[in-house]
Amino acid sequence: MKELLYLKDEQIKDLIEQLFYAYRETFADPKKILKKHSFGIAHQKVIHLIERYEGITVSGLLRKLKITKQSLNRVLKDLNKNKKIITKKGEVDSRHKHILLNESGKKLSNEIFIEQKKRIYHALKNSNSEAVIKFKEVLEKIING
Amino acid sequence: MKELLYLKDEQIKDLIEQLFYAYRETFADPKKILKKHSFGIAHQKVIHLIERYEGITVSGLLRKLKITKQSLNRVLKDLNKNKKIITKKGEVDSRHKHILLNESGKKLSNEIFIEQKKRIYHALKNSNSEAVIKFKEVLEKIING
DNA sequence: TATATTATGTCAATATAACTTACCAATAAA
DNA sequence: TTTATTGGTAAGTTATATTGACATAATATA
Repeated sequence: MKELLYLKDEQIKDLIEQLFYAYRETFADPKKILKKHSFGIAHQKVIHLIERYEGITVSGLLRKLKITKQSLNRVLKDLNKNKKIITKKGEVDSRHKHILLNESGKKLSNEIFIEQKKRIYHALKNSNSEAVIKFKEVLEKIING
Repeated sequence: MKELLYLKDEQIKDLIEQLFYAYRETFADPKKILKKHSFGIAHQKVIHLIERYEGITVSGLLRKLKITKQSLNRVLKDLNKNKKIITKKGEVDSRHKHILLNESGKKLSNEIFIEQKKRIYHALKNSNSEAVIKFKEVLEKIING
């Protein structure tokens, strides 16, 4: 490895640490809202994914979350019990169960997002479009190894 | 809020999601090494902080980790039992307990870092110094709200 | 000096989110 | 028809964190 000045170990350690803080703070913001519904961060993540990928299947969620289906099932049961989601049997493949937010779920999803949005928006509002794109690119590269 | 094109809700939701994936993957990389010592992600974070902030106190760790001292104490006990850390009473304020890695702890810390470094280094090696600085700046802004 | 605050440690109980192992049924694909 | 996929579930366990209470020692402050 050619040692680049700006990629010294200390810089990388800094980034690892900041990645942790940024993740933690961003996902802590909607805590109060979630607590009102007796939901936690696990529910938050599932709600986020169902909102973004409407009709996502159980196995689709498992692939994105990288948790076991037993673990996911607990969350889905809670969301069901509290009437936040509806499910639809797959038309092409009836083994698939597609999951969607109902009106109550969409409302909650939006409340959660408003809290999370503040932090990100504030961090990026003074950046130009190029910087934002660059930021996303780096994140993607980190994710994809 | 003036609506900037590149800061549409969908973009922000994307970023939130990617922040989660990037954090998860980065902190999952050293799993095998940690498991060899029966350590988990909590130990990993504490080791990271003790390495970076040599002589950090218990309350210093608490402030950075934002967990309870009962929770931190479990981790510190494990690290102590496995002879990875040493502690020194504060010279100025003897209530303070300064924590440091011993040789074995430093070795482990380095093994962990090597695993985490790969991902970050690979993601950034084709970026220029300006992009890396920008990336850090945005992370900092996210952290500091 | 007397009192308050800080730093650390500990006990006990609980909560959250995840795990392992195992098994089952329905459906689809090879 | 065999095999793989999708989803569900039962039972027990682990990892990480919480709340609340209490204790000790040391420092800071009135």
